Amino acid sequence: MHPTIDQPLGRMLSFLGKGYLHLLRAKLNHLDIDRNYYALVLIESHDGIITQQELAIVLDTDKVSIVRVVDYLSEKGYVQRVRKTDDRRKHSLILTEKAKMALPEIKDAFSEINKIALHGLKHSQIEELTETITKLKSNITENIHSI
Amino acid sequence: MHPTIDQPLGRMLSFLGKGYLHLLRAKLNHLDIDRNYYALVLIESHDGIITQQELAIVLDTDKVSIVRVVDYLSEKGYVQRVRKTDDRRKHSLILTEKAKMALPEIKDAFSEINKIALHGLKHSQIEELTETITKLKSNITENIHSI
DNA sequence: TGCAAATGGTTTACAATGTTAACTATTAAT
DNA sequence: ATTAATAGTTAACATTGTAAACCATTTGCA
Repeated sequence: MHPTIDQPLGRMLSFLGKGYLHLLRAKLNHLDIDRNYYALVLIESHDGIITQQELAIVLDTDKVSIVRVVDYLSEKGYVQRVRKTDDRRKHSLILTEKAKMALPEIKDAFSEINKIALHGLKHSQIEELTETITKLKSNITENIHSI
Repeated sequence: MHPTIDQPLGRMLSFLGKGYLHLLRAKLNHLDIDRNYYALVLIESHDGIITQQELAIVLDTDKVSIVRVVDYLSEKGYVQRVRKTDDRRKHSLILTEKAKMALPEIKDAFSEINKIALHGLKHSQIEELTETITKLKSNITENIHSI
C-alpha cells in the first residue's frame, strides 16, 4: 500500500534524524564542539540558568546522560556548574561568554538546516508535518508507557 | 512559526525512530533476537538468498556493520553463511527454518506498530507523510553528499 | 600467462550512546 | 533525630558508528 514506508517507518525516521544531525555538525564544524548544541539553546532559553535535573526533563533524557553532556560542554568552556546556595544538592548551569558568542550561529544553523530539509515543501505540507509528527509522538509515547 | 519542530526537527525524528523500535522490540520480545528484524525481512524478500554486500546496499550501511548483523543472526540461528561456488569471496545468506517460522510474526509486528504509530491519521495524511518523508530524505542526502 | 588492482568479507580499535546499579551529599518529612 | 527522597556522580556493560588494516579471491590488462 505504502511501499516506501510500510515496513521501515522507524528506520526511515532514525535515518532522517541522523542525516539532519550530520548536516548540523557540518554546518557548525568551525566550532570546537560537535554535539549538544541543542542543550545550549535550551539553557539560554531558560535565561541562562537551569539545573541538571531540569535540563534532563526538557531534553527528555536522564540525569546520567546529562552529566556527560555537562562534562563535555564545561570541558569545552561553554558552560559552568555553580552550586546553588538555597539547595546545595543542585547545580545551576550557566552559559559562558564563549557560549553566548556561539549561540547566534548555532540557532542560525538550526534554522538553516530546517530550511534545507524542508526545501520544496509547501507551507501547508510543513504544517501538516508538524501535526503528523505531534500525533506520531503521542501515539508512540502512549504505547511505550503502557508496556 | 512552527514552535514544535522549528529547532529540534532532527531530534524529534530520531526520537520517533527510537520509540518505534522500542515498540517493535516489545512486541517481539518472545523471540530470542532483539534487533535486526528488518534484515531478515530483506533477506526473505530476496528469495532468501543475498550476499552481505547486497544486504549492505539495501540496508543503507557498510560491510563492517553487516558482519555484525550476520554474526548476531547466525549465532541466534536465523541465518547461515554459505560460500558461493561461482565466486568464493561471496557469502550467500540463507534463512534457517527458525527464521522462516518467525518471519510472519515479524512482518505482522511491523504492520501493527505502523498501525499504532499512524493511528488517528487520515488516509490522506499518511500519503502526505510518505511524500514528505521522501522529500526530506532526498533533501538531506543531497546535501550530505555535497559536503 | 602473470601481475596489479578491485572486490567481498573479517578483524581490530576507538569513540559515542543507552541503560542500570550503586554511591555521596544534601534536604524534606515525620 | 532518623528515615526517605532528591541532585548529582561514578562505574560497568552493551550497542552503534566509523575507520584502518588485513586475507582471500577475482578481474583487468599488459
